[in-house]
Amino acid sequence: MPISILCIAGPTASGKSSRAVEEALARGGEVISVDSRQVYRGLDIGTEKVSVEEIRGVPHHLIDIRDVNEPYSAGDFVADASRLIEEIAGRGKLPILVGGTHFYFDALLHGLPDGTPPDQELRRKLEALSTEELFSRIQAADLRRAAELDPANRRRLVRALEIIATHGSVPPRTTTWVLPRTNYAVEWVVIDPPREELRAKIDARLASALTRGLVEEVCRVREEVGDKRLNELGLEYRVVGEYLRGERDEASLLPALSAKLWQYARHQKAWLRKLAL
RNA sequence: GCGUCGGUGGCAGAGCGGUCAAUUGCACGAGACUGUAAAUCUCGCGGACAUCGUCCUACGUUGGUUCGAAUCCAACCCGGCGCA
Repeated sequence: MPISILCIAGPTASGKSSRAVEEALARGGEVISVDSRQVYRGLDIGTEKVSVEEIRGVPHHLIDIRDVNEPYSAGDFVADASRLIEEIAGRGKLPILVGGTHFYFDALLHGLPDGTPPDQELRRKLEALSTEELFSRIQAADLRRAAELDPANRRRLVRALEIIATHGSVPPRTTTWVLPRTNYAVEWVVIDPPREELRAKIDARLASALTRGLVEEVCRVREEVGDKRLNELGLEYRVVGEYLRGERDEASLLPALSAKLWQYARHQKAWLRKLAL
């Protein structure tokens, strides 16, 4: 008997969060955030976290569960989310997954190789190899996977070899060495506003973020974690960081953020075509 | 007004007689996506046509030199700087 879950997906600024609260209130649910950055404490304005007022008493999970310096990955999400889904369903409530990190949906619904967490030392060694060498090593171990991979995408190549190091090959997603092992009865809500409307929403929200103190927030986070980590925290933190370091002038800040957010939204829209099939 | 440097595709900025529809970056468009995912990677990006490819219109404007010009010359227009 699969557990029923509601999945709400859509590009940034499309109104996913408020829709989730509405659904939760109407159907008796709890919200699980599907967002790779809202897990971090202190990233509030830049990640557009929902406020206490917006939540309207609905429990929200997987927000503010990590310190900014701690890693969090798709594997952590699959483990956390599948646990929470069971707990929420056990309480007789509807688990509602909402968020913009569509890869996390993909990982939860289609699985990740079991027992293959990041191995920093191995990654360091592999990073030193040429792209051709990485690819030929994958070909030697797993022709099937090699055919799927982009031979130029080093990050994926390294990860494939990381999986190969423990499993010998990269498992197809239908096998049993893939997590999670639970199947869900998924109901999708896909929010995909028309182009011009979304663009306007993104810019309006960006303007609001700036007046709410986005730059100040990035400043605080930067002091805490340094420039290297700051760049890993997403486009707002990276772009505003460039400004704080004097690498870009104030006039270019807003146009750059707007353009990057739009690129991000387009990227998300590409996932929607794939996920909600 | 004189001198000087410059005006190139949406922007920035290469090219400086042919191999240039024009390097590159940004922006833009499309796509991939098996634990860094707001990451990483791929492709396209003057126009028209049926793939290689062909044909148009293009490098401020107008003329000129040349077999051939974004590239050389002249005048003009516009901009930066210097001197007045």
